[in-house]
Amino acid sequence: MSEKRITSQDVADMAGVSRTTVSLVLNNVQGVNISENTRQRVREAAEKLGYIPNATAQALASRRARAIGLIMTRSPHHIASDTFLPQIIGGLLEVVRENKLRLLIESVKVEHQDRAYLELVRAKHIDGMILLTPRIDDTALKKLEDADVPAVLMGRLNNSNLYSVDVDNRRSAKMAVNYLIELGHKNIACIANAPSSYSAAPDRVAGYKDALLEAGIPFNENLVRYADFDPQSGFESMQNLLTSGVKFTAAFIASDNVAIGVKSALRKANLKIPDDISIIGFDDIPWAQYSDPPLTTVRLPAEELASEACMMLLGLMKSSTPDKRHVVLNTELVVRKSCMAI
Amino acid sequence: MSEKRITSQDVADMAGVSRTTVSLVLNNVQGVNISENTRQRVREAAEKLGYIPNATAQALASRRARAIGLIMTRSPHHIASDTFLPQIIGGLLEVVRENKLRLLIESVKVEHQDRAYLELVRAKHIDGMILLTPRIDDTALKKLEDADVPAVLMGRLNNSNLYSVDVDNRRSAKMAVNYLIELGHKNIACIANAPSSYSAAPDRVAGYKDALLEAGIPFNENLVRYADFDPQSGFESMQNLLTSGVKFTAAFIASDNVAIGVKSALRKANLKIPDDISIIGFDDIPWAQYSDPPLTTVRLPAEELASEACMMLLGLMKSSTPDKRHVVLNTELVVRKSCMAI
DNA sequence: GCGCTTCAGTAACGCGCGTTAATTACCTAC
DNA sequence: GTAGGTAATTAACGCGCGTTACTGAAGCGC
Repeated sequence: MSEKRITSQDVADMAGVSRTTVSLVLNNVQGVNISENTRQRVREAAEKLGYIPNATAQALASRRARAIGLIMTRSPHHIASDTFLPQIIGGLLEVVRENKLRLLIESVKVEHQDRAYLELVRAKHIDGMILLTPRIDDTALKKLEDADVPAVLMGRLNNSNLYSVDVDNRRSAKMAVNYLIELGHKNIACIANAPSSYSAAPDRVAGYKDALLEAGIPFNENLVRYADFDPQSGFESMQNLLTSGVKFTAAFIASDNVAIGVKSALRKANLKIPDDISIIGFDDIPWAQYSDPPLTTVRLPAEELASEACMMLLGLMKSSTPDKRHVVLNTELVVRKSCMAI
Repeated sequence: MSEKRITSQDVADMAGVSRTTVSLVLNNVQGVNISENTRQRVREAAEKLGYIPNATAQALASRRARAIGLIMTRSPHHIASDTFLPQIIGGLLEVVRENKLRLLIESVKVEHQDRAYLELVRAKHIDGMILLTPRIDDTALKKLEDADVPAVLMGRLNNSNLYSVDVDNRRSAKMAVNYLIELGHKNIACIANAPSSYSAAPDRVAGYKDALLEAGIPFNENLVRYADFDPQSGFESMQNLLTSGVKFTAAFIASDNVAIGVKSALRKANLKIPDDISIIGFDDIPWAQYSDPPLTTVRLPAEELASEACMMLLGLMKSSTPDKRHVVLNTELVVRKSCMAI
C-alpha cells in the first residue's frame, strides 16, 4: 500500500508551476493575475492526482481551524437523555456544511470549566463556539466575555452580555399558563424543566408566576417542583406533587421530555388527562403529537435556534458585528387535546 | 487586547532551555534523560505563562489529529429525529474524553459518499471514524476497506469486512417475536424500523421470519411494512396495515421511536393495547417504560455500543489489531405491559 | 530609447510544534 | 593520558500550506 500523500507540491510539479500558484488558484484568491490557461492546468493536475489539501496544514498556516465547537456542560447521562440534541445537531450541521466548516462536540466537566472554554479556542481547535444549556453559576462564562472569543449562547443569561439566541422563555411560559387560565383553571401546578441553576428553568417559572399574578391568582410555592431534564424526574416530581396533598386542576410542565414521566405518574394515580387534570408542555418534541391525548405544548424551534446561533457565530468569526446581540425566536402555542375547560 | 499567543518558545525562554527540552518534558517522552531539576523549571514556566500547546501545530508535526469522527449518512431531517443520537454521542464522549481526543460530527450526503469518507481522513482532520447507520448500497464502504483507514461500523453489513460493533439484530428480533408466539399469537404483523436499504431493517425482518417459520407459522408478506425511523412513518405504516384488511393480533415494531406513531394509529382505530392487540418494540428508548401501557421491548445497549465502537477504533488507531473483528453486544427482552396472552 | 505601468508568476518566510542526530560536559577504567 | 561511555541538552529539519514581497516580461506613450 504505497500511501504516497499528495501535496500541493505534486500538483505544482505536474502543472509545471510553483506551489504558490497552485495555492492561489485552488483557493480562488482575489486580486491576483493568473492566466486562465494556467488556472486550467492547475485544476486539471489537482483533479488527476486526486489532491486533497491537508486541512491541518491549512489551519496552521491560515490560523483558522475552519471548525466550530458545540460545548455542553452536562453530564454524559444528561447528554444521553437530551431529546433536543438531535435537532440541534441537525440544525448546526446544515449551516456548518454549507460553509464548509466542521463541527466539534465537546462536553466540559463542571470542574474544569474555567480553563476548558478558553483552551479550546486557544488551542486553535475551533474558531468559535456555541454554548448549550449554560448554568447560571457558570463563572467561566464571564471570562469568555472578556476574552474576545467568538461565542454564542443557546439560551440566555440575564447577567451575561454574550451573544445569544433563545426564545423568550418567560413570555412563552406565561402564554402557556395564560391558556390554562383562560380555560378556567385557578389551581395550576408547575414543574420546571431543570434545576434552577439552569437559566431556562427559573425563567419559565417566572412566566408561570406572571400569568398567575396578572390573573389575580395568588402564587403558591407548594405547587412548584423542579425536574431534571428526563422523564424519570418528571415522574417523581408529579408523584411528589400528588402525595403532597396540594390541589390542582392543571399543570404546566416546562419540558415535554419531563412530561413523558409526568403523564405516567398521573396514570398511576388514575387521573385522566384532560378530564381530571389538564397539562400543557413545552418544547413540542416529536412525541408530543402522538401522545395520548396529543399534548398541548409550546413549540420551541430547536433546529432554527441552532442554525440561527450558527449563522450568528459565523458572523462573529468574520468579525462583522451582528446587528443584534440577542436574537429571540418566536414560540407558538400548539393546542392539542391535553387541556380542558373547567 | 494584546493577544500575545504563548508558544513553547516562550516557555523555553523563561525556563532557560531549548524548545526541544520543553517539548520533551511536557510530552513526557520516554527514554530521554532530562534532570528532574530542569523538568521542574519547564513545568513551572509553562504553568506560570498559562501555556496551551497549539493543537494544530501538534497535529501537523506529529501527523495525528487526535480526533475521531462520527459519520452519518442520513439527511438532516432524520438526524434531527434520531432518538438514539444522544445516547451514542454520550457514549462516545465518555471514551473520547478519557483519551484526550476530540469528536467530530460529520453528515455525508449520499451523493458525495465515495469521496467524502476518504477525504475526511486524508485531509487529516480525523485519525479514524465511526460510521453510523450504514446503508447496504453504500459502495463507498468497500473503498474504505481497501484504503486501510481506521474505521468501525456501528451496525453490520454482511458483505463487508469492516470492523463492526452491533447487536445481533436477527436473533434479537426473533427473540421478540418468539415471545409473542409463546403468548399464543399466530397472526403477527411486522413494521421494520427503516427502509430495507439500511442493514438493520432486513435483519430484523429476517429474525421475524425465523421465529415464524420455526413455529410453523407461514410467512405472509402482507403483514410486513417498512417504516422510516420516525413516529410519523410508524403512524402511516400501522394505518396502512389496518386499512389493508389483514388480520393480526400482535405486531412487532422494530423501533420504539416508530412505535410512538404506531400506538397513536392504534388509538385512532380504537384498538386497545394489549387487549385488542399486543405490540412489542425494539430499542428501549427512555419513553418506552413511561408509555401507556409500558412498552415491552428489546433493549439495545446504545451507549455501550458507542463506547465499545470507540474503544475498538482507538485500538485500530494504535494499529494494534483488535482480537475480534465483529463485536456483538447482548440485547435483552424487557417485558412490560404491552403484550397479552391470547 | 526611456521610464512607467500592468501582467504572470515565484522565492522565501513563517505558522508552532515533534523529532533525530549531533554536541557538550563529565565520568570511569586502564 | 587517552579511549570510551553516559547523562543532559540542543541545532536543525520537516510537517504542508498561506502569503508577502519581489522579479521578469510585455505593453504603452512620448
